[in-house]
Amino acid sequence: MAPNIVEFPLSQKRSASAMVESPCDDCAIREASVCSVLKQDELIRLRGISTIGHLESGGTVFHEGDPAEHLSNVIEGSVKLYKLLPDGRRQVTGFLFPGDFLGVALNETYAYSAEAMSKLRICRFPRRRLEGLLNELPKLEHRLLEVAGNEIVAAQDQMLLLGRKTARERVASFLLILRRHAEQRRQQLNPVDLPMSRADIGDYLGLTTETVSRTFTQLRKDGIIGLPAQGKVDIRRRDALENIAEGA
Amino acid sequence: MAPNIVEFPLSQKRSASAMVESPCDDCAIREASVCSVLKQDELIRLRGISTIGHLESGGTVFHEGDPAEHLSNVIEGSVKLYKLLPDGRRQVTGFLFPGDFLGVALNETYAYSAEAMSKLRICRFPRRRLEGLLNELPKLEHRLLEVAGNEIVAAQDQMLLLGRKTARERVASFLLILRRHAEQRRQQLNPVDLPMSRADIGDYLGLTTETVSRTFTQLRKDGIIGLPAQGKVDIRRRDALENIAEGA
DNA sequence: GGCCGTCCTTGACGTAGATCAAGATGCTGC
DNA sequence: GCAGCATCTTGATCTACGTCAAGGACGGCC
Repeated sequence: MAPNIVEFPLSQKRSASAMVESPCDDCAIREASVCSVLKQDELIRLRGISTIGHLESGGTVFHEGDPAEHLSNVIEGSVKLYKLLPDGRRQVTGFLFPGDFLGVALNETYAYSAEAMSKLRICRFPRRRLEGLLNELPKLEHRLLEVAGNEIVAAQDQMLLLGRKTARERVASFLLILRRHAEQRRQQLNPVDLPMSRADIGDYLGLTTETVSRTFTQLRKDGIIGLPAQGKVDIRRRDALENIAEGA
Repeated sequence: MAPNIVEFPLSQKRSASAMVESPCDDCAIREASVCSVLKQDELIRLRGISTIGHLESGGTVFHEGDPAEHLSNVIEGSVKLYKLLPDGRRQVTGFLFPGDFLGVALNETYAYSAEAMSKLRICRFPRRRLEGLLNELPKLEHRLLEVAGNEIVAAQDQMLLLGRKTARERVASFLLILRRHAEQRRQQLNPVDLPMSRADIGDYLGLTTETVSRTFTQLRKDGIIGLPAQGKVDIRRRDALENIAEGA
């Protein structure tokens, strides 16, 4: 059984001055995250309110409905976000990877649950203190608005997918999203990494595990993708995927 | 045939000083819109870059893919936002009403089309100039981040609806959304106004016109709603709707 | 290196909602 | 008041995907 309780041993003290070395200096995702817009002195201020959190795979970062106390940057590992209906039906609303920001929608409570899909390391900011800092770091606020805008655009694409695309179109779209993300992160493109289960993919695409599986094999038989190993997809004919994804 | 070309006779000159009376003073939606966070002198600066646009019902404000030149506040009338697949399948991603902000997702091109559902009046801001102003009006930027956050939360609810809810649950959720909006706008609650066609509702909920219609009649026969007239829905048993919407 | 649990795949069948096809209703303009 | 067109409703049928049910394959652990 996966641990359901958040455990965050702090690897860093609250007071910035108590730290010998800045954890930001060798932060692998500094340039890929919202932090990239800050200058050294601004970064120090942000660092002043940050703590590092660790979580095992399967652990829950927070639950839908919990008071929203922290926003975070994903440093290492990946996260799935989801909403549940009372009877257990689940909709995955997104997957996060290193450099992604968790919690742009600053509300009093979390609107979704967040669960680690692998060993996870995040950089956490108390919401109220970050909100205060935003007044003094307009560049950060500007960047967050940009991030929020991107998230809205992605959400609208997802609505089109969920409301109007067929299973085959959904899976094709999903593979292309993954590929695009891998590209942005300068990860290997072929085969592309697929760190989530068929069930997670299904809950993201509004399909069942079985339909996802069937659609993968169908695409494989059509020579469009290869399935070399668990958690890997080889994109053989990207053009074909693009066509399918757009319903052409 | 509805006009497909945007026509924006300016009712106001570019130069703010040229205006005798401030159009903001008697703006009906000032307190309900993003402008509410601004003080008088700040409002004057924002007004300096704004123009008023008019559009007939059915007119297109902009098309998906057009260069994003303006953001707007809806002053009067209502708007539907939608995305199309090449073969004509349509997903309505949202409906806007007076006081709503059009275009938080500040990108180079519009990610969706916007069409007037009734005679429309909007207050438009050139994107680049607004972006420039944001540096000087941090309160406005803060407010936009808030608006964007709300939009993300709503989008995630919609993903749950589109990915996992049944037709009956979708329609019930939709009616409750409408009711909530009417409440916020202090409009009449019973019967609630339904300014969009069955086809628009279907494209918003990922259903066909026929299924929407059938579901409405089913809810009526169950005594949960009444359909007193075209474009009106009487919510008879709100609790029942809430239960259905949550899948209980 | 073999055992066990989880995840994935495949098959047979069922069903919610789509599609196709008429009507009914209601608004618009004369 | 009525012709004409939109929109909405209702019915009959079809189908993509879900559900239920077995296997099969991987990978983690001793």
